[in-house]
Amino acid sequence: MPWRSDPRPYHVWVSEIMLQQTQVATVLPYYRRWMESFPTVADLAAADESELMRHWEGLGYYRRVRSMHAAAKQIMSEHGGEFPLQYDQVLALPGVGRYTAGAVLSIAAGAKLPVLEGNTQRVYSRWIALRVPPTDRAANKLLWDVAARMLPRSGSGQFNQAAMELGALVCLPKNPKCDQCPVHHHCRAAELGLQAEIPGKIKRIAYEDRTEFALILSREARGATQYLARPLPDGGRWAGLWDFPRCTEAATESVDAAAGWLSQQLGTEVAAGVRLQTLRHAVTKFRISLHVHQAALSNAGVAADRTAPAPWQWVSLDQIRTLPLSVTGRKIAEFLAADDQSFLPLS
DNA sequence: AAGACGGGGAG
DNA sequence: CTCCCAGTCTT
Repeated sequence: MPWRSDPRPYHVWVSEIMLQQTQVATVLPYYRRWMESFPTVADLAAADESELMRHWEGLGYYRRVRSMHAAAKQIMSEHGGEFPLQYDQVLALPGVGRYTAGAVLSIAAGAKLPVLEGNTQRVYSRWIALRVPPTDRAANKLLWDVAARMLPRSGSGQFNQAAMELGALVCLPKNPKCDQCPVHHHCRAAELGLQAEIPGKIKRIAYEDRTEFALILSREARGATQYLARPLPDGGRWAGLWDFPRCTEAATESVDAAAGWLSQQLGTEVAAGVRLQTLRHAVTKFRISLHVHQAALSNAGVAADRTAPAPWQWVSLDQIRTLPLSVTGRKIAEFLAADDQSFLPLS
């Protein structure tokens, strides 16, 4: 892992934020690109948010990148641009919780601090044959305690990484490779033959099927086709990313309802047109069928000369493609780009 | 204590 | 399909 070769606090911090709820293999290309563009805390602090989001596009949990940006500014103003090495100060950085603070300081500074995340939760649950789900309040406290008592006199960073890697490669959620485990003789669950039952089931939020619509509005301006788009508002899904017109707040029953929603947004009547494509995707608890429709402003001649009401904007496809988009937004943009090339004469 | 927040890897 | 991922923050 690239952050292991030069484990400066900044490197480890960036890697740990990227690794939150994200597998190592997914993170690797993102980490490399990030370090090429933002090699220091100062570079990160000075960067445009949109540029950061563009680097994060596809990784998910976009609040992580905005928190990191804020944290970098905090490091510049409160710590003279030097990543803090005091636990309380690290924990005070936005987006840094107990896990990340412990990981950064143990790995980058040799601090004797425990970590507890998906892997070590499972490893230590089996280690002590913990029967209750690790997310249970008392169980979670106990596991943190085990993680702390496990730590060697020195080399906590290496130990923590080894414990996580044991979970990722050997002590698997299903069919753990106990025969290959270097410590299975000390494992209480293995001794009792309870590897399959531990850790206990974690309650999951039920999936919800949902239909949504994206409405593609275009106009000709300055010899190029422009599309209506907007940055998504703070606090919700994909905050800070750009999107084609789409109601992300609630399910939409029909394309006409979607057009009605957009009409309200714009203060101009919108008519839905033909379906261009349908994308299936899952986001948090929703499994979404996203129908992408052509749409038009009912009084296109008037509206075409006006600027769209904020936050909506008319943007050329080339511009859109430089902006940070959700994965579905990116798919729609690529679809339109291909469509643009093959059917240019039609519109 | 529970829910929101993304997207993909792996079986 | 389902489960899970080097979690954090807000109700």
